[in-house]
Amino acid sequence: MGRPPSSDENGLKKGPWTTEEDEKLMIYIQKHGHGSWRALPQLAGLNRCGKSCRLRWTNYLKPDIKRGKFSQEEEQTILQLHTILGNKWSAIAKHLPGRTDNEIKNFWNTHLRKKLIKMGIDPMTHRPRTDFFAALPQLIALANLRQFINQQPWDDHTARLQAQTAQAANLQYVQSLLHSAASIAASPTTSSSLNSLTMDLEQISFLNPPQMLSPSALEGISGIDLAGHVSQSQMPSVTFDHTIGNINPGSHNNVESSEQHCDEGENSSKKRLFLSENSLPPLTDMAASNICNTISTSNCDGVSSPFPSWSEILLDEELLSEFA
DNA sequence: AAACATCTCAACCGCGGATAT
DNA sequence: CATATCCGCGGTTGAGATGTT
Repeated sequence: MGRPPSSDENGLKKGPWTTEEDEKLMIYIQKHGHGSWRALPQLAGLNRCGKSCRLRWTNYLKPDIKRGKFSQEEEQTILQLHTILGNKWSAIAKHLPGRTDNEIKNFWNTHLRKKLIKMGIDPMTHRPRTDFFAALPQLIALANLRQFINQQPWDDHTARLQAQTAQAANLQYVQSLLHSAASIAASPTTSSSLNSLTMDLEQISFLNPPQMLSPSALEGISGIDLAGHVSQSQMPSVTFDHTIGNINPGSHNNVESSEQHCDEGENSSKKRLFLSENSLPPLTDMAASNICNTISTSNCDGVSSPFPSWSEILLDEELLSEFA
């Protein structure tokens, strides 16, 4: 039953196309149209499968294909359409004359996705990221900054100012996480609980101005457990894990420096499994143990770190850009 | 200059829906 | 209706290009 079996495709050529093959395909399609892709290779005198011919034509040889860099307008269009359509590259391509789905897909994966991640935006949801990894580069920079400050011979007044600034920025960071989470949370009940949580945090900050907002301070606040997770059903993870902080303080590199610190001795391909922008963890709850495993196993067994805990690190955009 | 790491993108693979028999 | 193939799509790969040490 069904269609007659297709001819044997064994021995068909794969890999990059030669100029001769391109010419054969071009000439045939311009003369006859592509018709059945399955039958085309034989008719055109090509030792390729139909699929390969179709791909070569649609992604490279088609005369109306626009090549070269994507314009700012095209970039915006892709971003907007991706918000609506997701990874429906062919659907997105229909709105960008001359661009193929493959080209758009590649552009997304190599440029736009990374750009969004650097901006702290989750490329899949197009919303601000609220997980630990989104803030990691900033946190590392701030750890360096903090160590630098600690090494300076400050007077008492400067030290007080430092503590207050740290407190304020720390609060600002926590609040930004919570507001991001609130914007994501769909249900009114979740939003209201977030609001009350934010208010709780504000009260703490005013009652204890010179102190850092420590995990123990968070303990007992509605919705946050001892491990530092916002207890949740549908809320994104907001983690204040105080067991993490063993980042190499001498490093002025980005995420990858800590990555190398984590798994010395591993080969490079394995390293790329960690923290690379292509393998970021999901936005859903990030278990503290996973973070420990990724960043540093040494801190998970209770060994105290000489460096600041994440919950103590402050965050300020201007400072970040200077010290990153 | 060499070695190594990272990036880019053309091409491949596998899956699922559409279609032919 | 069942089965086999075609076609298009999205994810992934890997060779070459480029950048960094």
